[in-house]
Amino acid sequence: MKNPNRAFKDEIYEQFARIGKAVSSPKRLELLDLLCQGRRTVEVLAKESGLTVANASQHLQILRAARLVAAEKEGQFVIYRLANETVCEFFRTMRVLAESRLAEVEQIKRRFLEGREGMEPVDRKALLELVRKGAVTVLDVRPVEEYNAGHIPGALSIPLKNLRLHLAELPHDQDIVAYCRGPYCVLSIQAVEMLRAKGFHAVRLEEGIQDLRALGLPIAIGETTK
Amino acid sequence: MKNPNRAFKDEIYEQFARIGKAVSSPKRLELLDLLCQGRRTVEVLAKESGLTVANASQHLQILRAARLVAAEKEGQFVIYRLANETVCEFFRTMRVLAESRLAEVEQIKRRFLEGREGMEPVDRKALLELVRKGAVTVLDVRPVEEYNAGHIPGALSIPLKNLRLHLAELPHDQDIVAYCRGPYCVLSIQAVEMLRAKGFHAVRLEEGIQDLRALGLPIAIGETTK
DNA sequence: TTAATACTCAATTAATCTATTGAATACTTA
DNA sequence: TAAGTATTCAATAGATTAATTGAGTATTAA
Repeated sequence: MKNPNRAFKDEIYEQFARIGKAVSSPKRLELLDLLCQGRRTVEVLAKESGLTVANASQHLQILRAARLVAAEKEGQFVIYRLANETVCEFFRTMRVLAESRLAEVEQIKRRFLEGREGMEPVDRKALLELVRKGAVTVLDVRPVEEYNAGHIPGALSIPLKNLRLHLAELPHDQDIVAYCRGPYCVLSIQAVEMLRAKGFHAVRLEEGIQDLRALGLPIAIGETTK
Repeated sequence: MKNPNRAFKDEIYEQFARIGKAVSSPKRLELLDLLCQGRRTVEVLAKESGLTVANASQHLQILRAARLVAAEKEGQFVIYRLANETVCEFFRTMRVLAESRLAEVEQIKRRFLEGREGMEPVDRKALLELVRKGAVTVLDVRPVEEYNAGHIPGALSIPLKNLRLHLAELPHDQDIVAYCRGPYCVLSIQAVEMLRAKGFHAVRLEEGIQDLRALGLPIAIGETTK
């Protein structure tokens, strides 16, 4: 009477653990986080996560075996993407849980921002009110493809790489709010640093698109004429 | 310029992975699932999960190190509980993700229920409508403490252990709907089997209290006079 | 056809994790 | 105070995992 029940439970939890094992490695979590922003080739994922291509490929196959991501071959490239949006939601839940339960996360963040005065993220609510009123310029510094996949309505798309060349398009008489992939992406930090050095008044929005979507805020899709 | 950013990311994802590592073992997931139902001593957790006490204790400490559970000493017992309800929600998200992405889960479930005709769970919506009308008797077969922590309004509490002694309290002229901790708990299956053998018309509700709560249904708390 | 690019595979090593055992600690009751 | 119960600790062996390396396959471009 006990045995078949135990075997059943063991098998079921074994399956659940496949998901857990997939998200038990820091590098795989970083890959998942990147894939939350959109599809990517192995090489790009490897580069962005600081892995060798072979190593990234292996991690991606583990994620695929857990059915968290899927891959399609396009020409000579293999393009990985999240299996579905639920995976993104799951990753976010896990991230929020870590932020709320593990004090170390806040510590690491603080330590990283130390010495970069005023780089603390601004208040989201007040900010989005200003955005609605058009009282600030919102700047999306992610690569263009990510902007097209979803951005804050009215935001200007200038990837960090090109920022130096497009400074003329930005106003000196208005606040500039830069955002990127989320709290652990450094693109917006670098953007704000550069803008301040050039005399702009710039602040950083910590939330990424996934966060804003989860908060129920409207997200625009596709290109926008600047 | 690249180095400090990489170190920052490595540290952050390392923290996230603490959560992932904690939920990467089948036994720890089973312990978490049990704790979603309420606080328990090490010994009870060990017994219910089929672990030795020493082993259960070690797993619990790993869960505690990841801040998913907390422990309090009461007399000679150490009582473990979830750190907060977010953990329960996280576990549920993970479970739902596994169910939706891993076909094996459904297979294992089907195989287990094979040969137990009519044990397939009944339609939740139709059922809850009947419950509201009082057209069925709802039976909670979990231990009393778990019933008190939260149950379907109007449900009768008869733990599986005592069921044989309380058969007289159940109606022969009405459907009986038994439920327990959720889809992977076998208490309600055993209850339905026993009831059918005794000539009752019994069916099983697959959802547990956590599922019903997540669906936004009302949950009653505390004892109920039968 | 050849060379280059993008990715995967297989084998190795070092590190980490799991379950087991027996002993140690802490609290309660007799 | 002694005995019993509940839990944790420490040491171990076996299993699993991660990163590395070098080779292998598939596709594209020259």
